[in-house]
Amino acid sequence: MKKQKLFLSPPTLSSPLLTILRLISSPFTTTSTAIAAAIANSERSEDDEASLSSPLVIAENDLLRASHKTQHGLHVLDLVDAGALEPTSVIYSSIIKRCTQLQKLKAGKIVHAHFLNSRLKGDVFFHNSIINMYCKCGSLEDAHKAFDEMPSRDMVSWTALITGYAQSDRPREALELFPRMLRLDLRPNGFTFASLFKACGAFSDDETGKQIHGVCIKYGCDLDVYVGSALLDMYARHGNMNEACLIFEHLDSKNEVSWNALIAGHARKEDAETALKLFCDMQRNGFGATHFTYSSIFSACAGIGALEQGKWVHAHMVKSGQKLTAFVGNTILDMYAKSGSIGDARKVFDRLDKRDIVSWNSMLTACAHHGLGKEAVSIFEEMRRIGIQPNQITFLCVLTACSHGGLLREGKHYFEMMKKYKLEPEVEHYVTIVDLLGRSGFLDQARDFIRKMPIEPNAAVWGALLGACRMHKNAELGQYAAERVFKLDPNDAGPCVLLYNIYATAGRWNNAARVRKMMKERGMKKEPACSWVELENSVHMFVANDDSHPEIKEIYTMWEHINGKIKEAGYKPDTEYVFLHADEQEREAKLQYHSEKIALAFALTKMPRGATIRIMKNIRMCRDCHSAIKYVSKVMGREIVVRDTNRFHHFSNGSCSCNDYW
DNA sequence: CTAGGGTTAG
Repeated sequence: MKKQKLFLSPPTLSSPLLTILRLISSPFTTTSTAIAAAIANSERSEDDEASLSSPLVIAENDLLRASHKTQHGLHVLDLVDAGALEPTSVIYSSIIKRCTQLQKLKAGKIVHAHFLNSRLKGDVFFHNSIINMYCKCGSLEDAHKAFDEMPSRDMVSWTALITGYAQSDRPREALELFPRMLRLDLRPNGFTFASLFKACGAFSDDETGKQIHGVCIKYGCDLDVYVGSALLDMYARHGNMNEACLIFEHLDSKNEVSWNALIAGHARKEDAETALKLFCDMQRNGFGATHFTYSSIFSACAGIGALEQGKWVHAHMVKSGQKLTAFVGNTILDMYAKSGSIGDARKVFDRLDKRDIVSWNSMLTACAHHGLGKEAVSIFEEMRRIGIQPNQITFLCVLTACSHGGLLREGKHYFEMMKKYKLEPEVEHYVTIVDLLGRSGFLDQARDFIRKMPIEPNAAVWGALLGACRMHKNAELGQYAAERVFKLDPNDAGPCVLLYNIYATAGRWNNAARVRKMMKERGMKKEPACSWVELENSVHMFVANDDSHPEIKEIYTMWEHINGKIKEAGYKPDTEYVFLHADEQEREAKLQYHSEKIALAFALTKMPRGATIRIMKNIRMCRDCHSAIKYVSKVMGREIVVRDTNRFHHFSNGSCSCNDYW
């Protein structure tokens, strides 16, 4: 055989890129086809480099002939170069397949280049696997180039590229290809549509998806499970659950994936009730819950803080013998943390065999939400000690934890530390520092910090300063910050309410009135406040001043009783923030029926003595409710946990875990 | 040779 010249420099010898041949003494009988098959069938391993070694059998003599010996073995292409193997398309094709499986872009490129330098032609199948290899290895640029340069393209070539863009979160480019493909009279199939719908799911609007849905029906592909799951997932992502359910009902056959897509859709909408119902239906229909199912369900429970239901599903999973992977474990951890059970969250974290970066970030977030600054710091230090690389989110979590825990020095220190990890702080990181300085009362420092920012401050940055101004009752700086927020984000009612409160507190009623007028003119509305509690596997929701609950009389009676008792104990209604220009009595009346108070009264009429009461709320708690609940925890001898949009408050014996700092 | 579903921040 004639020795060929390598057209690229051979791979680094210390790190063999492709199949490694192991030295064992048995006769050399391997034909190129057998080798190729062995390469393709060699087992996958979790360890990247080791997995490249394949159990090829080759005689010592032939290896010696093949001269490019390395510490670990030989590169199969070196064998080709050395003339020990006759290169065929089958060999190239098998190696490309292997590179695809192992996501080895560099190796794939070398093989591709090597092939192009050979005299072999390669059919459309081969070129399609090249496109696929580049797509799966994450280089869409190379994939597109190979697509452009191949001798001729069929429907699969187009589909492979569309799929590549769809899977790489580049939906525009995926969809652009579709009409071009149709113009060439190529018939799309289910593979094509599945990828197109995945791409459409990334858009905020429905239109393109609906149009392609029509085309799909025309080609008779819409009842296929793959296409159907992609379709229903797309509608679910656009929030159209009715259409998603309809498609699900009409599927020819259902499988785990279609069930999971539907459940995930409801979970995304925080509709834990429907998600849980489907979870049961799925199993009644003979489909076992998978890791996908469990993650969606836990995340739905986390969304509304449904601790009891989350616990039930956790038990279900343990009984079913499912292995606890990091992915699902992270969602369980998050579920416990967001349901107020920080202790259970920590237990799950400690029991995870393999933690990934999300596990660490989730645990840090849990600490941040519960005001456990010191714990967050120690977890972060543990992470560094054992050499886990923090990412941008990690820093955001630990900075937030410092901010909520009042750890000023540590927060500044970690912000500086980002550089050491070669992470550029993003605007969100600046927000946490403004928040940290502002909460600690260093308002001027916070303002100077914003001035010196190397990137343009956004509404969130000024919003953090505004929040701090409200906390520390600084009307001048508050007004300054608010003006900037209004410019950058004119439609958010939140900052207006903050500024109104600042003026109201300062007794500047004229200014306050102007803010109200502005809100009216712009048609801005406060989000209606609501609170909910979980009771025996169902969730009870309350809106302020709403008396639609069937037991509302008992609830109000209970609140009157509580109100009397806490007043005796020293509670004074804090009316200064009430969004109403009214006399004292009216203002007090308005406060009485804040939704968390109603929810608390309800829980007190229903929950057994000694049971912790957990209340969730869709906006931040007001100062008056915070003060009232502190008294309730003392007078009634109850542990009360309240989750607002910002964090958790654990009330016990008259005080709160946030130390009135939130 | 080409396809669908799940987690962390603000």
